[in-house]
Formats: sequence, C-alpha cells, structure tokens
Amino acid sequence: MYHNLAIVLTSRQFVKVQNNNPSPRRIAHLDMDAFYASVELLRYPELRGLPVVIAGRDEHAPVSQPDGSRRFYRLSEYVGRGVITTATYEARAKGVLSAMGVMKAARLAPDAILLPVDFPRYRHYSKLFKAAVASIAPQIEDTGIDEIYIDLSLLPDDTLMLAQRIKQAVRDATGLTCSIGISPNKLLSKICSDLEKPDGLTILTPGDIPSLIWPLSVQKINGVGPKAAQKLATLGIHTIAELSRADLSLLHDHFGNSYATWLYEVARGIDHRPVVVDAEPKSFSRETTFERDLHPQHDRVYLTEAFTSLCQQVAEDLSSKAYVGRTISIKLRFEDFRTVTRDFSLAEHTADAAVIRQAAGECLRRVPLKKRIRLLGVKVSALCALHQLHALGAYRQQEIPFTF
DNA sequence: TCTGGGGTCCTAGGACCC
DNA sequence: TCTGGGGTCCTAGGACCC
Repeated sequence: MYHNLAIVLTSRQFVKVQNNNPSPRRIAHLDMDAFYASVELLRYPELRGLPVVIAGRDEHAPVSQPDGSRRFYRLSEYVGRGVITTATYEARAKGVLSAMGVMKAARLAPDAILLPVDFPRYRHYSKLFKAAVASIAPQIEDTGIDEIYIDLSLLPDDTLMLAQRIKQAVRDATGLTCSIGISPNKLLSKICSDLEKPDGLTILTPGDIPSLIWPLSVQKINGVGPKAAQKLATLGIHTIAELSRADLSLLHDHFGNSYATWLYEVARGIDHRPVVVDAEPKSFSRETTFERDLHPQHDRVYLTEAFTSLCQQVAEDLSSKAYVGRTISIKLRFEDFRTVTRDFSLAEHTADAAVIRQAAGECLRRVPLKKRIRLLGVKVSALCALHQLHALGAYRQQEIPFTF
C-alpha cells in the first residue's frame, strides 16, 4: 500500500568514489545522550539511576557537607521562573521534558535532583567528543553543543565498523555515550539517531523506510515544529506516511510555496543538503530574563545597567572571536510575553561596546514602553571576520585615491 | 503552573536605484 | 498625468532548533 513512498535517491545524492562508480552518500548524525545531565553525572556519580534535571542558575549548586558528602537541591525547593534544560532518562520517565517550565516539572517530579547549568563544563566536553570523532572522520558539521553531522562518504571503511569506532572513541575521550544514525542524507540520519537512544546505532537503508520512518509523527522531521504540525493535523496529516500521500497542491494552498515543496520532498526522504564543515557565525547575542518583571520608569537605573552590561558582553564575544558587526538589534519581552525587536545598521563594522551601546540606545528609543519588561537582549549581526575586514579596507583604499 | 538563552532561516513591505 | 520591472538593502516579526 505504500508503494508510492519508496525512497528516491537522485543523482545529487551520490558522490564519486575512487572506482568511479556512483555510490550513495553516507551521512551520520551523532547526538550525545542527555548531554548536560550525563556530564553532571560524571562529577556526581552518586546520582546515577536517579531522576536529575538541569535548570536555572548557580543558587542551586550542591553544597558540600562537613562529613564530605554533598547536599543536593530537590526540584520541589525551586522557586522562580525558568525552564528545564535537560533531564536524565529517569526524570523523563516521570514526564519531565526539555523546555518545560520548572514549576510544572516540580509538580511531576518533586523529588528529582536539581542541578544548575554549567555551560563552560559542557563546552569542554563538547570539544573533547568532537575532537575524538575528528580523529576518525574529519568531515564534521557543527550543529550544536551536543550534536554533529559527519560525512563518511569518502572513507574506505565499512559503515558499521566506522560507527562503532566513533562511538568507542567518544566514550574513551569523555566517558559518555552517544547515539548515531546513518543514512544517505542529513534529514533521515537526524531522525534515526533518535530511534534507539540512548547508546544507539541505527543504519538506515531504503528498505527500512516503511517500518522505521513512515509511522513517525511529522514533528520528528527536523523543521516541522508545533505550528506546522498543528496545521497539518487540521488537514488530517499526522504521520510522515500521511504527509507523503498529500497532494503538492494541497500543501501549496496551506503553506508557502517553498515550505510546501520542502514538505513534499522531506516526506519522501529527499534531502540534498551538504555537510557544511566550516560555517561562519551570522550573529552574536546576549539576553537576560529578569527575576521579576521590571517597570520601565521605576526600575530605570537597574534596566540601564543591565542594558549596558549586555552590550559589553556582546562586544567581548565579538572581540574574543575576532569579528565585527554592522547591524545592532535589541529585543524586549514584556510581562504579557509579547516580544518586539528593533535594529539599526551602522555605516561601519564595530566590536566597540560604546558604539554598540549607542546604537542599541537608538533602537530602544523607538520602542513604546507601556508594560513591565521581562527580558532584554542585544544582538550584533551582519558580521565580518576581522581579517576579512582588513582585506576589505585595503581594497577600499585602493579605490578611494582615484581622484583628479 | 507559565514559558531560558543562544542561534539560523524565511517572509514581507518599503526605500532606493537603474 | 501616469507609471515598468528587477535588484538590493533595511527593518520587523516569526518559526524552528538545541
């Protein structure tokens, strides 16, 4: 009954190998298992097997006791705003999910152990596991702190052997497990790295599509989120199989032209995107949600300090990565969760905190401040790497002297 | 019971230029 | 008095991802 859904491998999904025979790409997606929580379990091994959630700031850090033991905070002790960043599989079993409000999670699992987020530590382990993978398969696309795509196409080794070596290398370097999905493209590999978590290894062949991919919810497709899934549901489309049976014209009527075409292709397992090894950043930003909603006038002094501090942080981020940017943006979220943005493009690139602060101030002036403010953010985009800017400057100087 | 922080990409209207 | 089409940049908002 699913004969029309056979996976289509077009010529663009093939690469040339030494013997000149086209062969399908071998793209792996590697995803670390419950990454932040697993890193925390490395330093607090006594928490293994317990429901643990990672959320919030430092005030919930474990406290060392006089007898050498540690006193951990429980989720039920948490007060204030915030969301769950990660949960161990034991906590997930109680219904606690990433991005869930902490107060809601506390009702589901009041006794779960609560640990604060420690990004520097996760970044360290991120570098370790990526270096371990690179020692075996160097064609890596960075897609986050805990996941990567790897292009295995040009490596001579057997796919299963490669995947097992990569998993072992990650474990040796970090003590952590990961899950790997391998297929001819990023779309399918991303889906199948999730199929056997944790410590999974799934190699997807076209023959597996009906049993493994078709029954899944459309939301398992990377790029179909809550809004699109809801809209598809009103059309009676819930699974990937149902999506692949939908008329292109029906999708065109309800989604934009390009999104409809994209949906039509991904439902058939088609995805030509390359593994991008050296992507340049597009923006740097800093934002903060306040402990309580702040009044634009009464809390003016504190808001101004926070605003300036965000500008300084972004400026430091730019400088430390050797970038300059030309478009300065601000973001405000009000007490009713309505979010507005304003931006301003400068004539020249900058990484200077005072210049960024000045431009951000111009943006802020264009926002009517009638409600309390929940979040404030500053972003710099239209980036240029510092070394490229120098080249650009030299180029400009060549042109300008041409006068009579 | 409200909903973090860091990103990417897309759309769409208007300005402006040729 | 009416009035083209294409290209690029700027700005604002929104969906989505980890």
